[in-house]
Amino acid sequence: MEHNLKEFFDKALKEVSLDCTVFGFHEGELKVLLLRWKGTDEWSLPGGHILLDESADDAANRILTQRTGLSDVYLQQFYTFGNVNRYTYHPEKELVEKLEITFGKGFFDGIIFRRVVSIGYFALVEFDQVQPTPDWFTEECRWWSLADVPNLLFDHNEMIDRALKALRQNVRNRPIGYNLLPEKFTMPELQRLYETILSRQFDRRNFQKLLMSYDILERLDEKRVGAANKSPYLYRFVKEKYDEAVAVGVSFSM
Amino acid sequence: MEHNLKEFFDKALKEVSLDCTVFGFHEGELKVLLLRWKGTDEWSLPGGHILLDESADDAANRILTQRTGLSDVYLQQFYTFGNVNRYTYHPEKELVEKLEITFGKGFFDGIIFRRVVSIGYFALVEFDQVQPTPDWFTEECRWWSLADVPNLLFDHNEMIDRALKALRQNVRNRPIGYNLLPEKFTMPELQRLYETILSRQFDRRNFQKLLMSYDILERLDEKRVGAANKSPYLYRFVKEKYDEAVAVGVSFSM
DNA sequence: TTTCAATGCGTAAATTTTACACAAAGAAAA
DNA sequence: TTTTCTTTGTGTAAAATTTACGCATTGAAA
Repeated sequence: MEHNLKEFFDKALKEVSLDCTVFGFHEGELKVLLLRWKGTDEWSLPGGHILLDESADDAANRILTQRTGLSDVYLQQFYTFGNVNRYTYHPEKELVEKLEITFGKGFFDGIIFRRVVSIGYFALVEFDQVQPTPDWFTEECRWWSLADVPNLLFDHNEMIDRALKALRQNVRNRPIGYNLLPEKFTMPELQRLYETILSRQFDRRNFQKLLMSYDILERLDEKRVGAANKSPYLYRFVKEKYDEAVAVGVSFSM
Repeated sequence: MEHNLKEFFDKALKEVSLDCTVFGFHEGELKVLLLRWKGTDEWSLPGGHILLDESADDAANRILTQRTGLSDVYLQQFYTFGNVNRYTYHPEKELVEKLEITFGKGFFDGIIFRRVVSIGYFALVEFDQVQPTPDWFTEECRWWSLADVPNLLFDHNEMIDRALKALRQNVRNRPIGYNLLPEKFTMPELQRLYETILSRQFDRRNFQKLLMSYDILERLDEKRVGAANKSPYLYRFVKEKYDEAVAVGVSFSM
């Protein structure tokens, strides 16, 4: 579908787009998925336009599925970016020239470099499950550690900042982990996730007590073996109770 | 400007609009500002389109000033509504006919009844300061008690629900009152405001203790006289400290 | 003058959050 | 095989926060 861009745009809203900050968790770090534009060293968030017969949420899901190969990921709208010049935050002349070499002169006029309002979503996904896939404009899609994220196109750095803020807010009001961790995980692994998101350390006894009090975790009879230490128990989220806690909300107060 | 609609629309984004849930507080009740459409009994939230050279926030401010006569009110974006059929939630045939009588047949095609994504804002204003002013489409603008709000056009009932939710969330994380109360007020009046927003009662001694702990209030040497009881002290927000508390955030934990 | 409803003020109880230590497991090193 | 080293599992006491609560005072109205 995206291979015929003109055709696609005829069926889409032109003044509205959406961008997704896709968070993954790997080796104790938060990662985001970025795309490199064809023929350039410029990176941006995955995003796209909303089809005329599609809701914004559906569009976000579609775009996310295209970029990651996953369906049914946790997606949340967090802010809509409506500044006048947000699409030309980094309007380096050379960049436009490079893009014109790849895409043809004037190609973007009226498509990319115009006034567009963008709805910001963030997504939480299981790092290992993702198949990073570039789109029509880009030739590389890969994870970046949050700390290493370069200067991005448009206002996408600001988007990540706000997404992270929203994620942190989120962690305080509902359980997290289901879409970020593998099915089975240890308590210390879950704790690392919380610590990474909130940039804080917790006492492991208090952490375990609080998390278990939510009644969303099941301790399995298995342990994780292989490390040079006492084998920790494996845990799993009880999906129904987890979903209920997401709906009702729990307060993570540490 | 709004009197020449076509001209206005040529300078505005057509696929994006914004709607404001304007909250006021009067006689112990939360109120919202609604508009009645010309020649009908149908009500909607104040809203409008974003000009091409104007940010979404600027547009919200402009629209709000037009409807209330106030500038610099507290405005916060809370959600963007992107459903496919959100503009035809109540597509009663008679309504369209009535509107066509007023505005001319087919007038709305391509302007109102098309796919539009709407950015939701809520505003907090001083009830007594507002000069409710209809816009080009409407002939009446007035306050409604939250409990009495009728079935509204489009998805505006859902918008109010979400706005209220966002407001409640807000109250938990930052001080409130500056834009909703007159300059001078009593502690019980401030407490009513909190109680009304959160639909809960608080112990007045604990409430006073907590609010004073934020260090944003100044007790004046005046008292409110006239009621059949002990005259309560008047208070005032210390603007600088209030703004700081809004920026930093305080947790209202009762 | 009395009544009545609302205000001003401080302390004790209950709950929640934080701090903290030692024994056991298991791979790796000696 | 034994020792070492890192990480895990577990419970209780102290501190901080939140909640509950009573009585004297004011001022208009009865």
